Amino acid sequence: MALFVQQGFDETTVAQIAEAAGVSQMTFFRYFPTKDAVVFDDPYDPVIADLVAAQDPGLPAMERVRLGLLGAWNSVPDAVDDATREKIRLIAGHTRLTAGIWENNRRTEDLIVEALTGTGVGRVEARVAAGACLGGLTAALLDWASEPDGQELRERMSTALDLMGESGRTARRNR
Amino acid sequence: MALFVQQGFDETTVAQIAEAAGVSQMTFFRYFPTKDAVVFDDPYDPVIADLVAAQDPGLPAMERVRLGLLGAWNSVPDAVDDATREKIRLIAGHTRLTAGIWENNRRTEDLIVEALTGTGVGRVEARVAAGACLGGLTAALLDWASEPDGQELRERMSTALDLMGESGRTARRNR
DNA sequence: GGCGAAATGTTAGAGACTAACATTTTCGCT
DNA sequence: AGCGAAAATGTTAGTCTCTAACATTTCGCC
Repeated sequence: MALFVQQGFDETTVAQIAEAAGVSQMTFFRYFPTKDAVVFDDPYDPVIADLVAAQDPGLPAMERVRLGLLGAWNSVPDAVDDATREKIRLIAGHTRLTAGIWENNRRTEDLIVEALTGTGVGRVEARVAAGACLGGLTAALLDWASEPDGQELRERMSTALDLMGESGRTARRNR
Repeated sequence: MALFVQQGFDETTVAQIAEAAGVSQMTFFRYFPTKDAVVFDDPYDPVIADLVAAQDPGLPAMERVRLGLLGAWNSVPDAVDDATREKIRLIAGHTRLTAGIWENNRRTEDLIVEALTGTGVGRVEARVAAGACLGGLTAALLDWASEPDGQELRERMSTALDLMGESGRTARRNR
């Protein structure tokens, strides 16, 4: 990560990383399947799925996902640490890495869909709800990384989820 | 594309593609920046931005994007042709290519954001609305490609956009 | 100390992509 | 037709990520 930040992601070769770590290139690839993988490691998925599943089944799918995600972000104890912040910024400034976020989101999406369909929601509806919420959330995350405005990340995530919901709809109604 | 479908994306080398096309490998890369680029070529973006900009500015951002996209899909004359269908299926069956969709979506997202902020919507709100709608739409597209249920693509896109809107919310309310 | 297993290393190679430079093809113009 | 400039294509050599096969070292445990 230090090398990436110093000289950029593309400009850093695996050989350099390996040398800095005092191991051979081969060893690097035994710990990280790809060079990209160094930057991606989120273990939050299961919490999210549980919280989505716990929402009132009477609500529309979109709303259940939204509230589940809101709960998940509020359950993250304190502010995001600097290392994470750096990672997100690195990703946001790199087109291919940004796209790579979606390889992670896909796993989250699948779990959410599973949680929803398990309680009677249709497959398509579940996919759309999960995709939309994750899409809005990711957009907010990337915006936060590239145009810092002092807002805390968790607060930003809340704002985003609100904007996708009823309150976001009514907020602008009488402008 | 024929080669990709026959033997898979990863299993097809650009040397093979070049040979099949009767050109050198170098020439291939002069026409396509990457091997992935063969699969990605959507020129629909400008239409979308225009239609989003044309929505009633009194509506919330999320709604304007939703309706704009709905209009865009309805303006695509007739059903998607087989070649496109094949491309989508190819992408949907390949993790890295699926993530690659978002390199395209990002461009679309930027245009939508531009259209919205140009009419007074806040930056974050615009990003979230665009990200959410594109997220839901893409999820529906990928689901359509991997689990065919006879529904036409355009119809599927309409369904998806409805689910993200007011109607999607009320539809399930009295179940 | 010694044995088996896990971790690490070496070497060779495939495949995507780039850069520099040479060659051919195309095309407007006389 | 024929000339010359510009565009398209080719050749070669190289970098970098990632893989496979196999050798070597290190470590925990008896």
